[in-house]
Amino acid sequence: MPANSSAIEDVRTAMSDTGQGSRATNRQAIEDKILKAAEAIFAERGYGGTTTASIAEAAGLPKANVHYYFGTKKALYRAVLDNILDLWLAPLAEFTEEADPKQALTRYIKTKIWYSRNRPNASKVFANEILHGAAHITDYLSNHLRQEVERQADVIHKWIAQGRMAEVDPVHLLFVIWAATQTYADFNVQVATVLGKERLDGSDFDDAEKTVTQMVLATCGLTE
Amino acid sequence: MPANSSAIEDVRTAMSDTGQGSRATNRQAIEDKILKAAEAIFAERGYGGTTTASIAEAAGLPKANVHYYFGTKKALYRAVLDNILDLWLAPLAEFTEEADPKQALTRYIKTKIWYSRNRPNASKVFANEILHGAAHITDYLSNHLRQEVERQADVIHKWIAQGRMAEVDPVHLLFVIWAATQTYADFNVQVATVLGKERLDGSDFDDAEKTVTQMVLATCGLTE
DNA sequence: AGTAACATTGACCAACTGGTCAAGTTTGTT
DNA sequence: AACAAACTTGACCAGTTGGTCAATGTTACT
Repeated sequence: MPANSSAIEDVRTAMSDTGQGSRATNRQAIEDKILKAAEAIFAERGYGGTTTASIAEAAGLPKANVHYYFGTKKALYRAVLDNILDLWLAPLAEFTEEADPKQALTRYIKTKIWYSRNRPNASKVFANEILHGAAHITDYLSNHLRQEVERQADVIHKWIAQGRMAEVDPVHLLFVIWAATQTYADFNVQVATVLGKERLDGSDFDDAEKTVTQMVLATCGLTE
Repeated sequence: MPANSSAIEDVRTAMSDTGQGSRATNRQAIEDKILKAAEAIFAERGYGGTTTASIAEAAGLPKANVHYYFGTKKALYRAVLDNILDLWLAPLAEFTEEADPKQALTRYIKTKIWYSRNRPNASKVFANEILHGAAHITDYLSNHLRQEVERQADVIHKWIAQGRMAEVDPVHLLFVIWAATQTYADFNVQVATVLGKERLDGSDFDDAEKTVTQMVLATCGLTE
């Protein structure tokens, strides 16, 4: 599902015979380690609740080292966020006028659920940012995301005009799909507890995907 | 929509002729003021990002006064949370075996959207708590909420068995309804920005309610 | 080998935070 | 009026936090 599955590959590829990577490669690896640790802790405790010391500890480095690579806490947070935004916008490309509505919607939901299952921390950091006013990503929301949604809505409108699906407000449809899929990452604790489980497993995400898909297809009149 | 619309009424009712309330009444008023300020700031900045000084300032009181009434920051946070939980569980009572599925679902969605519009801060504090692991409300989730959802799911299963609605996983249906309605409070900044607005107004919430209702009824085969 | 850029880190600090407290004021009761 | 309980608040404090820095390695390049 992910385009570039991991940076570890690149690291290994560039390793010299000493068992150490080149300087640039090594730097990449360390930055990735810090970013990963930061994402987990920002997701767990929010921006204000996170200390740079705890990120350093999670990354297995002295605190001063974290500051050496990312400068300030805010800069590190932005770096984490930037990584996520790229990830978030990509799947929307699913929708084109030529595509089959049923297939496009089904695949989009599948992808979104996949992210909820495999990148819950990314989803949580993003959710947290928006929840608290999205001060760091207003540009992303009002430019990139908004344009992409408009493009999407156009496509869906055309599908409707061509009689290929029922009439639904395309933008609100997207809001609901986002909410319904991301809730299995952001609120996974609640979902798991209500289901009487310690944590969600594969079958839970399958059930979620099934229900959300069923709902969206029914809404769009795409069930046979 | 709200059962007891505001505490201000009670305050005024109990006012003495001096223009001051009784001691107990006054205490109520001050605690309410602090709770309201705290809810707004916890919603905006999260638990870790909130300072007791900022709550005090928002409530128009010295910081020591806030501590006099609520002791610790955590105790104040719990008080805010407790207020919200009551609010959150109540609307689920909509579902009973005798009720009409279409009407019950429609009204439930209407109520949830009403809360998103009128109590966004409550929704955000709740969202924030779950997002970060729900450490303060595990008891609520695994007892009250879980039981209530189970009761609900039973009712919906009966509706399905009686052929009064289509077959849908009742619990996941609830998850999606929660997500879809609460997103208009928790993510209102994102929704507004994508819609090209400064903030959401009445018609946006009407659109949201319409879309979510349309989706749920279509899913349950309740559209004529 | 020499050296300049890069990387690592313990020790440190100023700012801020939650929380306390003692000294005072107001309120209700007798 | 007298007194105790409840309330108010400026001043204070110990602990924590983001961030700095100088001293000390380590790499890469000539």
